[in-house]
Amino acid sequence: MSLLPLSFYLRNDVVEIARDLLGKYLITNIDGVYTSGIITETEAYAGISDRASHAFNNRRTARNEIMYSKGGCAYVYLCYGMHYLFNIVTNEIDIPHAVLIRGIKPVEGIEQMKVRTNKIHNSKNLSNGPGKLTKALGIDMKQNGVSLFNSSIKIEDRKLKINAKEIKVGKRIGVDYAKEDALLPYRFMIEI
DNA sequence: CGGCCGATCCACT
DNA sequence: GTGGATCGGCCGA
Repeated sequence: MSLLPLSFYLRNDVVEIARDLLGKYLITNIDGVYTSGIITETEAYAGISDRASHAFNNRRTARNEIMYSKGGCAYVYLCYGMHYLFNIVTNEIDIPHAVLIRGIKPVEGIEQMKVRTNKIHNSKNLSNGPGKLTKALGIDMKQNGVSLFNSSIKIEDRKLKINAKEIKVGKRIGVDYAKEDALLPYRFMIEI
């Protein structure tokens, strides 16, 4: 198994990390169910200077506290009162960078993902969206703050090659309130 | 303490 | 393309 090393998450450039996460495997083992998928869409949230980030202007609350911990752990929060969104915390302690995982392609445990998402029949669109993939993978607030090295969630590099030219770049979704920062090219996608 | 609204998704039209 | 679901965080009074 080739777990991504801690050094991967401690780098300064969270935008680069978001790009590099494409093609990596997100794996969960929650409630006795093993599921995995290839990361196909990410967004970078660049800390205290990024108006779209929960940690903009060094805002520090019970909700986003985990963003200020050392990279390599999960930041999960409830969005719109009904969806759990999964982020990977990056950079050193007290630097609140994070990467939102917006899409995965299911690989292992697909039948269980269908059950979790109430999609017994159409196996398509199980996990193409930040709220949907957490449901498919079984992620909820219990995983907020967990390490990606010794717990129910991990990221592996299985040496899937992603060519730079396959990567689509765009602005982030749902962050119009962030004014000029809403236009930053911090969203990355691949078609698999 | 009240009210607004969000890093979304789905069912409808 | 639009609106409803649904609730915790956040801000202002």
